[in-house]
Parts: sequence; structure tokens; C-alpha cells
Amino acid sequence: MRETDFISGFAKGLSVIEAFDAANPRLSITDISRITGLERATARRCLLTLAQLGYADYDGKFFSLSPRILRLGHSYLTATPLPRLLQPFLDQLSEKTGESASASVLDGNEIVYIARASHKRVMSINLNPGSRLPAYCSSMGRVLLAAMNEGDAKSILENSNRKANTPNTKTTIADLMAELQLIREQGYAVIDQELEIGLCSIAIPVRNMRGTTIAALNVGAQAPRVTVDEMVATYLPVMQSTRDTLAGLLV
Amino acid sequence: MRETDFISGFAKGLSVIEAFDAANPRLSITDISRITGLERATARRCLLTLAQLGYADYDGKFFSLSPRILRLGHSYLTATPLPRLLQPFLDQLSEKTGESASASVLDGNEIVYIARASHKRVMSINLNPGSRLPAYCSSMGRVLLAAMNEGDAKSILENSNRKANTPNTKTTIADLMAELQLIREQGYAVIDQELEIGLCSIAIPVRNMRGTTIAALNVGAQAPRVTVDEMVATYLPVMQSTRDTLAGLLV
DNA sequence: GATTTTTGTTCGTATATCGCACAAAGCGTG
DNA sequence: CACGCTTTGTGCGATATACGAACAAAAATC
Repeated sequence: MRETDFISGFAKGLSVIEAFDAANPRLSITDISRITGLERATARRCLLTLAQLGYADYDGKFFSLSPRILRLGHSYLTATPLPRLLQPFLDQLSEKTGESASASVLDGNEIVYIARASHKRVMSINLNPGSRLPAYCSSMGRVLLAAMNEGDAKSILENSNRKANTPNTKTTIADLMAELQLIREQGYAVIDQELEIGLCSIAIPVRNMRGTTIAALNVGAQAPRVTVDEMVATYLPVMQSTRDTLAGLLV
Repeated sequence: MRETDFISGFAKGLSVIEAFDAANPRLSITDISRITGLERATARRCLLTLAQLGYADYDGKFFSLSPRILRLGHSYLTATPLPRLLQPFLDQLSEKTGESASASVLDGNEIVYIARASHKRVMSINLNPGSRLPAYCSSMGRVLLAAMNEGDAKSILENSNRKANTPNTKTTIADLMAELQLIREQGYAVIDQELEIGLCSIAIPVRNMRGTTIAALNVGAQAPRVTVDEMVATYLPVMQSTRDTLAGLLV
């Protein structure tokens, strides 16, 4: 690929979209310039382009994203077979277990939810397709890391901001690498309130016919109601049978 | 705004992302060129840019979107107060009614789901934040159209592909405009299997403190189980009380 | 209300991108 | 395996975009 095969204006525009988040829902030209590192003139041009295309609103002072932006993510969700394939199985799984069931893939050091059947909300945050969680402290993240070769997994862990969300959170590389080894041996990952107090979850890998792990599947539960052992005893078999039904459909 | 305030490379790149959908999950350079109308050289540069940034995967022949694309839509969902504000109320509403509850806004002639608490799946399609439905034949769409001035609503209806999804679907401009008038008078919209056989739903507008309609709220139900009258009698009061609780929080 | 600071806009220029035309590489088919 | 036929990659001139600085406008501070 040559130098000229990269459209920097496009890349800059995308970085402008990503500059918006919960902490910065409404941004001025200068704000965007500060966050993205773009020149003010360039940031302005990106924002005006977004506004003109209907992806952003502009009140003369602040820009904010418009719902049209959702078309972009939706392109992925409908265009990718995996989320659509998994959804009915998650619905089933959620029905059988009485808890929320989700599927995710890895993107950098985060997991990205690609499908979800939520039952009752046990977490303080709301999760949807597109939601992200750090890989190092989520059950699905650990399953996906365990499926990689050790070197890559280690470098992802090293590049993660491994903060202790709760007293239970494993944060050292050594502990986490040992945990990954355990997950490889037992074939599932369990998180006991490492992400949030009161939240337990169990995850297993989903593999295609060549044996490559292409996603993770999980079921979440409330800590006081269910112990880790109960979770393994009750949910794991249902999850595994869901995965087996699913297996034939995966390329 | 001047001519030079528009970055065409950015706009072209966005149209490339939107070219992917359920029918076209994997696209070659030529495919993209055909769908978007861009020059092949340009389409190629856009795709290579997406691939280099990690938003797309390339196997040497076909491009497909990667989960990183979800960051873009997620920017909107977390950056916009409304979806996050509505979510807990939808959870509540879904809990109380035992059915799915959703919120949406208008984008062109479609409604876009911005939050949802799904209970049991009554529809054949799966809905998530970002999902789109035609406004003319959905309860929330009708509520949002009814809130606009008649001329604008009419022109949206005229520009919609008003196909009859079921024998119940209202498709003529006259019928739909009359329906909007009724909705304005009674303050809610009811759909009786116009989108899909077996699916009924009821929607109400959500207004900010200035009285502007900023979203619609709905509850869906299964036709054989619940009649339209029962829906109005049972769900409408709960929905209205949810909206009232919510009202104080809206700017 | 004057001064300072911050923010938004404009402009000329260097440069990167566009689109065209051509070259190369697959891909079936006879 | 040579032949069209389709798809993909590349070089180049024309053109549009990004940069940086300078200017204008608006807040903020005093």
C-alpha cells in the first residue's frame, strides 16, 4: 500500500466522531481541536461536513452527534452474520437461565458486545451491542485472551490500564496469565465481582469449524443470589449445549 | 458556509461504511464503487483507509466491517443524554407491563431506536439501539410525525416507500394524515398489525419542558394475547405515568 | 469599560487527493 | 493455453484540501 492510498481527511473525520463521549456530549470547534489534536481549521471543516451530512447538529456554538450516526454501527451489526446468528441463541439462553446472556469479540484491549439478551439489569451500567468493557477484568475478555497465543495476550494485558475496580480485581500480569492458563484448561472463565461488586459472570469460547475462537458467550448473575460454584454447576451445561447447537452453523 | 468547508473525502468514506448491509456483508472494491457511485480508485482508497485504521478487514479480495465500527455509533449513544436518561425508565416500564419498551427519534422517514428494554421477542426481527423502522407504519413513527407540522409530515409520508407489510397497513396519504390527526387528538398512537402480523404496539410522545416532542416511547405486545382496547386500557396509564416521572428531567 | 484571553473565520500557498487512462492480474470458456 | 472479459493496481496532470498564520469576534478578567 502506498502513501497516497490513505485518505487522511477521512481518518481525521472519524477521529472527530470518536471525540464525542459521555463526558463530552457537546463540543465546540476548539474542544474538538484539543481532543483530536487537529488544527482548529481542520476540525471545523470536519464538523461542518458532519453537520451538512446530517450526522451532527450545530447550534452555532456547539456540535453534537445526531442519531444518524447510528447508521454506521448498524451497518456492522446487520452486515456481520455472527451477531444476527447468535441473537436467537442468546434469547434462548437468557430464557433458560433467567439471567442476561451476551456475546462479544475483542477489539484491542476491550471486548465489544455484538449481541445481548438482557433479562434483569444486574449491573449499574447498561450494556448494548457496541458497549465496551476492559478485557482483563471481564469473563468474556479472559476467554478471548486465553484463546490467543500467550505473547499477544500478555502484550494486551501490559497495554491495559489494569485498575482494581473492586478488591477482588486481579491486576498483576502474573495473576492474569495464570488465570488465562486455568481458563484454557477448564474451558471457561468465571469472574467473581472483579468488575463490579455484586456482579458474577461465566463465559465460554465459541469456535468455528476450524477450531478458531471467534467470539465469547456469557451469562451474568447477581453475587449474593448465586455462588460461583452454583454458576458453574447450573449455567455452564446450558451454555455448552447452546454452543453445541450453534456450532454447526459457524463457518 | 463556503465550498471549501466540506471535506468530500470524509463524506465519501462515510458512504462507503453505509454501503455494507445484510445483503452485502463482504464487498470488493468494484462492489463498493457500484453501490456508492464512487470511482474505483477512490473506493479503494477509502477501503484501504478503513482497513488501516482497523475499522475494516481485508482478505486481499473482499472487505468487511470490523467491530471497531461500533465505536462510532457508541459515541452517539453515550454522548447523548437522552438514551442514557430513558433507559432505566424503559426497564421499569418493561417490568411493569411485562412487554418490551422502546424509545426512538426520527431520522428522515425512518425512526431510529435509541434505547430499548426487551422482554420477550414478539417480532420476527431483532431490535436494538440503532435499529430502524419506517415511520409511516410504526406506532412511534406516527407519534413523531403527528408532532411535526402537517406539511413536513406529509412530505415525509410522500417520500416514504409505503408498502403494505400486512393487509392492515395504511398506505394512502389521506388515511395516514387522518390517522395523524387522530393521534394528535387522543395523544397516543396504536398500531394493530400494520408492520407485522401478530404485532401490536402503542406509543406516546415525550416532550421537553418547552413542549417540543423530542422522542417517542412505546410498548409492544402480541396480537392474539392482547386486543387494542386492552392495550390502551392497561399500558397507556403506565406509560403516561412513566412519562410524567421523566418529564422533570428533560431540558 | 478597557484589556487580555479565548474562540471562530479567512486566505494564500504547499501539498495531497481525485479521476482518468493505462497496465496488470484473475477467471472462466472454448 | 490462448482468448475475451472482468476486476484490481498504478502513474500523472489537474484540482481540491490542509496548513499555519493573520485577522475578526466574542468572552472573560480585572
